[in-house]
Amino acid sequence: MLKVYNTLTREKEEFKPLKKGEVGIYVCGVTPYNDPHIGNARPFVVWDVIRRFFKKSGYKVKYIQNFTDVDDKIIRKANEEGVSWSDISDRYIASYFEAMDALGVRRADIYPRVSEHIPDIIAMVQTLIDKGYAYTVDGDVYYSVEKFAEYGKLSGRNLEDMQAGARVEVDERKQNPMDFALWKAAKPGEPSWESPWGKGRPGWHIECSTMSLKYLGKTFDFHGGGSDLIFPHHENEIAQSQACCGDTKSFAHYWLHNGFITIHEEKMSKSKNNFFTVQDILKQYPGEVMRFFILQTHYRSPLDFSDERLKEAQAGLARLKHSREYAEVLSKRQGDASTAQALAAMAAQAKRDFYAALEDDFNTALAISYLFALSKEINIYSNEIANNGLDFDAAGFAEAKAVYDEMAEIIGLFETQAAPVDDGLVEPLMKLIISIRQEARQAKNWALADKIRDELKAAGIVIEDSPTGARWKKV
RNA sequence: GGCGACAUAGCCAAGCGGUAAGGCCGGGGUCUGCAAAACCCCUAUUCCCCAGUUCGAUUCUGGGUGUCGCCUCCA
Repeated sequence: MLKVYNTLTREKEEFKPLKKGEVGIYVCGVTPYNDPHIGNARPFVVWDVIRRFFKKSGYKVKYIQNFTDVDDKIIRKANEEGVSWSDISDRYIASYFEAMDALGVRRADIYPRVSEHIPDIIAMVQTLIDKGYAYTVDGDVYYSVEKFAEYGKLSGRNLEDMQAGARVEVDERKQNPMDFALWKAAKPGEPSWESPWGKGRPGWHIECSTMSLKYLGKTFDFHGGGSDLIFPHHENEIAQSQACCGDTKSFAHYWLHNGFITIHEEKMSKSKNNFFTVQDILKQYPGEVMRFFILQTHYRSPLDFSDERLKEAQAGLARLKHSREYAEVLSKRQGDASTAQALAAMAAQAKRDFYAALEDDFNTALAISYLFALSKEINIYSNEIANNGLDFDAAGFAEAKAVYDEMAEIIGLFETQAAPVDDGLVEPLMKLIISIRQEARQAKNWALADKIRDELKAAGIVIEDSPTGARWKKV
C-alpha cells in the first residue's frame, strides 16, 4: 500500500488513484532565465524516481511539467542583453534539458509553455471574472482572495495573520493587499497579447491552473514542487482552479513538496548567490553522482550540499557499481552449482524491502540501503568463489543481478556510460607498455616493473594489477 | 510579529511506541612479488535538555534550548 505525505492535510495518507491503474502528475517546472542549479534540479530528480516507481508498479502515468516562459526576470534579462524574451527562454530551456539529461531525468510527457497557452489563460481569467472572483483595474486583473473562503488552506494561514505581518508595499488599487495578479497590463518593452482587458500578459500562478486543467482535467492525483512554492504559488493555484471549477474538492488530491538544498545550512538560491549550477558540478562529478547524492536523503528533508557530500556519494556509488560488475561477470560464467540459493532468497527479500521503502512516502534513502544490502551479499559470494574456490551458481547470480538492476533502474543508476576519452593513440600505447611490464613481471624483474608503474603514476596514470591482467586509469 | 519543519555515532542518514538500517571516514584482516584496487570484519547501552503518559519512548504529550524555512522572486 502506497502512502504519501500530503502537504494539504499534513499527514501521510494512503494513495488512492483517481482512476484505477492511472496516475496524473503535475510538477511546477522552472522559469527559464538561468542555468539550473542543483537545488532547482532536486524536485525533478525526485519526481523522476516517483514516476519510474509508478510505471514499474504497472500504472499508466501522465506527467506534465510546465515552463513559465513569460516572466519578469526573463524580460529583464532579455532587455539587458538586447535580445527577445523568447531567445532567453529558449536558451535556458535548452540548458535545463541538458542538465536533466546529465542527471538521468527522463522527459515528462508534455512540457507546456505559458506563451503557447495565452488563449486558454485568457479564457480562465474571464471565467474567474464572470464568477465574481476577479476584478479589473486599469487593464490589470486581480484575484480577490476574500471571495475564496478556503484561501490559505494549503499553507496553513489565514488572511488576518498574513496582513498583520505583511511586508509588501500595498498596491492601493487592490481590494485586499493579498490579492494577486491574474493578468498584467502591458508596459513598454514587454511582450504582450491582446485580451478583453487590453494588451497584457499573464500573472504568475494562472498558467499552472490553466495548463494542469487542460492536460490533466479538473481533478488529478499529484501536484509537486519545492517547499517554497507552497505559498503563494500553490495556494493561489488552488484558489484559481477551485473557484473556476466551483468545486473545493477539485484540483490536485495530493500535494508533495520537497525540501531545499542548502549550503552551510542555508537555502541555496539565486538571490543569495550561493548556488552551484548542475553544469558547474558536472565538471567535477558525473551527473549520476549528483543524482545519487540527492536520492540518499528523503525528499522532504533539507539536504546540505558540499564537495565532501558529493565525494561520499561517489564512493558509495562506486561500491554499488563494483558489485554489479561481479554479478554480471559471474552470471555469465559456467557454473551450475546451487550454492547461491541464499543469494537468490536474499535478493527476493531485498526487492520486497525496496518496494516497501518506496511505498512509504517514496523513501529513496531507505530503498537505497537495500541496494547496499544486496551488494554486500553479492560481494560475499564473489569472494567465496574467488578466494575459497566455492562452486558458483550462475543462475543465482543472474537472479540477483536482475533484482539489482530492477532496483537500480527505479533509482536511475548505472544508466550513463562514461564517454571514452581516448584519442586513438593512448589505448594501443598503454597496451604496449602494460605488456612490456607484464613480461618484466614474469621474469621477476620487479625493479623494472615497479619503475614503469612509478613513472606512469608520476605522469598521472595508475596501474592496477589483477589476476585477469593489469588495468590502468587516469587520476 | 504570524505559520511551519528539524535536532540520531567523527561526518551524512533511515527509523517514529518494543529495545538503534545503510553510506562515508577510521581501525583490523583477505588477496598481491610489493603495491594499488576490491572485498570481509569492527566502530552509538544510545537518539539536544527537562518533566509527564506507558509494563516499555529516539519514537507520544507539555516545557525549554538550538538550527532552518515560508510570510517578497525562488525548486
